[in-house]
Amino acid sequence: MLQVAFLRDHKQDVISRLAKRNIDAADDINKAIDLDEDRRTIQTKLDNTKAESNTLSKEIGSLFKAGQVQKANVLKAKTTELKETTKSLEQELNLKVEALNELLYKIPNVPNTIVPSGNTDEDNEETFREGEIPQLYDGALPHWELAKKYDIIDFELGNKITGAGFPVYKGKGARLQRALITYFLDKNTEAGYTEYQVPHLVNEASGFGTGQLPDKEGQMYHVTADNLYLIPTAEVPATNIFRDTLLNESDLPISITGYTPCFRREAGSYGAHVRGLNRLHQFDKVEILRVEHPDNSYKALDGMVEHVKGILNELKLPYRILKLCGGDLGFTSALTYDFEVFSTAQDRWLEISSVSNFETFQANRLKLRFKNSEGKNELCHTLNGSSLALPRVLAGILENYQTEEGIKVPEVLIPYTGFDMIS
RNA sequence: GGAGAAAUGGCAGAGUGGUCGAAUGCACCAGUCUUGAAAACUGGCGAGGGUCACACCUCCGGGGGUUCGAAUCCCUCUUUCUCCGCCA
Repeated sequence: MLQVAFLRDHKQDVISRLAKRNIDAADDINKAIDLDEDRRTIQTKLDNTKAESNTLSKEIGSLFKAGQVQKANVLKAKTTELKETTKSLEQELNLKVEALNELLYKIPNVPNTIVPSGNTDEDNEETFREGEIPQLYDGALPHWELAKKYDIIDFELGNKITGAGFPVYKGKGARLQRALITYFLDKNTEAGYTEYQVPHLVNEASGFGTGQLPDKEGQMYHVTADNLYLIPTAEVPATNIFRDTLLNESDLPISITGYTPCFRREAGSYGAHVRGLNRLHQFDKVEILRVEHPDNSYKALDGMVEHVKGILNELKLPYRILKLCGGDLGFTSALTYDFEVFSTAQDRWLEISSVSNFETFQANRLKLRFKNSEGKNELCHTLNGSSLALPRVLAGILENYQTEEGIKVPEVLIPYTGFDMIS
């Protein structure tokens, strides 16, 4: 969420930049500023009332000690009114705070100035392209056919055990996926990211901290008996490591990576585009996450993009990078680069990574701060990205590396798989 | 799952109704002494809101209550520890 003080000080700028998301936030922002004004007025009144009763209480205390019970009782009577005032002011204050928060939760992050305007994913700006699109043999298959042909992923079995969107990986398919996970984690730790293993279920406070709650609970599986949520991404537990944290400036930057399964309800989407591995209820992902000094976060974002590029270059997959336009930008992000791998057999681009700078948007909600050189507490910037989402990378490999003899294993993965061909 | 104990500043640890935002020790910062360091001594040292700066308000695991007044009493939740049970 944005800070009210920031809205107040940069109102016009915020409104015009939010317009890139095709939203007119002027009303909400004005309301928020007004509510904050009211809130502070009430707060001051409340503080003064409390100060008064504190003073009285102290006097009563010393009168009792001095044995002047009658005088004390006179003062006691006086406090009754103050108590009532306090109570009603508190109620008023709560109403204002709730109304203010409700508004602030609704306002998305302010896009960076370099975010292109646009409405849909068609308006995203391609900034980079690498890798050759392979010429496949006649009769090349989409990955769900390949999965069946070589018996490496069983979608029907998943249907039986759980339901649609929960595939079962078998034999070399399972091994290839595990190889990719290990390979990604190795690349990330080599680049200075510390590997973490985090819980796969989170509590309400964590879901709130990263913004899935209160509005997007439909995205997550909810374990009602214990009021826990299955994570939709490692971002949730990994970012909440830093909830309510005050860091030293010298602790920054923090770079962590972790592998987790991800669970998404993704209700109501079926069809060709979600076939096979394209869209699942459970999938694996390796995530990278950084906590940065505000002065350094965009440099860090570039570094993350370069890092993911390095991995895709090594895998020799054809990919492109898109700078997301305002209309396609995630709610919490200020700037996002998407990576897409070209799936030759499906003849389409598949999103495999999304790298974002959230600036202070998450940190504000998380209360993630550092003590700056002036000794003041300042919000950190948070960033994260996938490196990478497994199913679509797997799909890309199966489809782009297929030959008539079988599916070749990318060279960098052979040490991890122990085989060089799926046939 | 059952029984019991506990949760206080960076850490340790006092505090059971009123000058307690909280003793003391360690750690940390500054200074004195010293060629330098250590030791010793002196001073400072939690967080959030608010203010130009003060004042002032809030915070002793979370939430609620009793009271003129709560770290202290009551209710509730969470977590930790000990013992028993179960278990990869």
